[in-house]
Amino acid sequence: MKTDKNKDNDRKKLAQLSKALSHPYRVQIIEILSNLPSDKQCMVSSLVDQLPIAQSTVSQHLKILKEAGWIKGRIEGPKVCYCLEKNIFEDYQQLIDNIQNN
Amino acid sequence: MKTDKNKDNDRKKLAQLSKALSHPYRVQIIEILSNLPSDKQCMVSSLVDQLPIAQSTVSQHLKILKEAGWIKGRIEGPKVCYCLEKNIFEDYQQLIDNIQNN
DNA sequence: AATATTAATCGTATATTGACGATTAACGAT
DNA sequence: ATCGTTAATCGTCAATATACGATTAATATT
Repeated sequence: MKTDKNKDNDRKKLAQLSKALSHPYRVQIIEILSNLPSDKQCMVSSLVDQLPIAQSTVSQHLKILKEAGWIKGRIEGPKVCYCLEKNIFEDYQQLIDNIQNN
Repeated sequence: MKTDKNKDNDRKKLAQLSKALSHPYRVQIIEILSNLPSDKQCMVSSLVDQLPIAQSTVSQHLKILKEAGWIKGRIEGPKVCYCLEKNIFEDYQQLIDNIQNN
């Protein structure tokens, strides 16, 4: 049985994840990361190459996705390699399912 | 096979639906509407009673949800009754599934 | 016709977002 | 130690979002 406070937290978390997904370029970043072959890199410069926006703007979008919990970054020398947070799609789906049945 | 333009549209649509879901009160509105017993009303004044914000602000949130495609309103005399757009959760899930497997 | 109820819209103020170029920081290679 | 590469952060500007009270519009009731 969930308390009102728990429900509030779930709503806030769902809103937060949704907000991170609320920009087409950020959707595209998630799309790119979730379709990476396991042997390829996902460094920022590669994302910058695939998006029609400045490097600083890509970094900004990555920060938003990271803070919301969609992705994480691993430092590799001077590069940073991003990948999806484990089970994040399942977690997101769970939050959506929860609001559908009280 | 999807064209780049189709993919762009899907990203835009997913971003749009996500943006509408990106505020806790709007999540709560969706939650209320999806948990309505079939015999109960869902008029705006009822939503206003359940949310700690002004009537005008509730209307604004409803407009955002309606324009994004989450809900629709039916006029009943001086009242307006809102409900979820049919299959919207399934549609949303479909868009998310699509970005997961190219 | 006058009044009450309901909900949308308007006007406004403040906060947040999204974009950019410039700068900084961290590391590798020379 | 210097230079080049990579990515984060800073500062800024314009646009959008969020909240409110006041007003308007539409209908029901008296």
